[in-house]
Amino acid sequence: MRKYGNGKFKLTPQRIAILDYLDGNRSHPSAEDIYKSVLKRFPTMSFATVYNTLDALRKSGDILELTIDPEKKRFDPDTKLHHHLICIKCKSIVDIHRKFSLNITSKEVGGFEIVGNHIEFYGICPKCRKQS
Amino acid sequence: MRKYGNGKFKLTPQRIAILDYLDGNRSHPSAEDIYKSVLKRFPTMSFATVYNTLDALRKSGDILELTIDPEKKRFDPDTKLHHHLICIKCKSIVDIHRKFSLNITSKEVGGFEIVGNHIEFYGICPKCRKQS
DNA sequence: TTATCATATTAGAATAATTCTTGTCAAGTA
DNA sequence: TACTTGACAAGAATTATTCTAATATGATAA
Repeated sequence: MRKYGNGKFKLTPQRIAILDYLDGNRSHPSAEDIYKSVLKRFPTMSFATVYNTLDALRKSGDILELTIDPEKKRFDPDTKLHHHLICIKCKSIVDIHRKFSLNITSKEVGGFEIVGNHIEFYGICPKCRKQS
Repeated sequence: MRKYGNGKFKLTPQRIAILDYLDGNRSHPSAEDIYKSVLKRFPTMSFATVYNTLDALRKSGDILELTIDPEKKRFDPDTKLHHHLICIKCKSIVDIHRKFSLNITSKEVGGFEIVGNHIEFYGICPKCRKQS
């Protein structure tokens, strides 16, 4: 498993279970998804622990918090720069690992100091296309 | 004022007040922003009316619901294709009215039918740059 | 190994945004 | 005028998330 937490990140069984679930996970799970999954191994697991752990991981830069879904936050253990393709019907999300050149002029940014970008592609996934 | 609602959208005084507030508004207001503003003219205004009106306008395609802000939804009366530049400190949002060519191959989209895209540029706004 | 200490865990309460419910009201229409 | 439809308002309900306070535990140093 990949290394998480920079330095003072205490590895508890609960956290290991959360990390196990996140590691390599491409489903962009919500806090509830994570909670439900980890609950199987830790019946006493609390939502607070999930949120605390996710917050610690976010602060150490080990996961990203996605604001793509209006209903809830989703989390992504892939912190390499990438973009997302979102199904507007079932809200599934897939990664687009590619760079796009977005040349934006200093005039356009109006004094902002640009630090990053993120592209959301909207579409209808194969499964949902079949159903309609 | 611009025309809102496609057909059967009953123009009531409350709705007109909401539309007045939205019309040409570039601040990407939240439901609360709208509520607070309209409350001045309509002290009996209910949150439900704000949400109902916003929902009707969204369904008729007259406004966009932005999921940029993890705390709350924001609304944008500008439905022309455009992108956003977001200050990571104060969360202010400004529009980028320009097309970017995002050529994405059918292989990359894995069977998705693409219907649109949206670019979020992240940065630090002039005001926040001064403060730090 | 054991004692200590900072930090993690837990349950549940609190909060905040949003949605739902229900009764009332008003505009338009037969 | 009576009817119908949809809008309004108030507040309850819901959902995601954060906070609180008491307890437990992992990491470290003796």
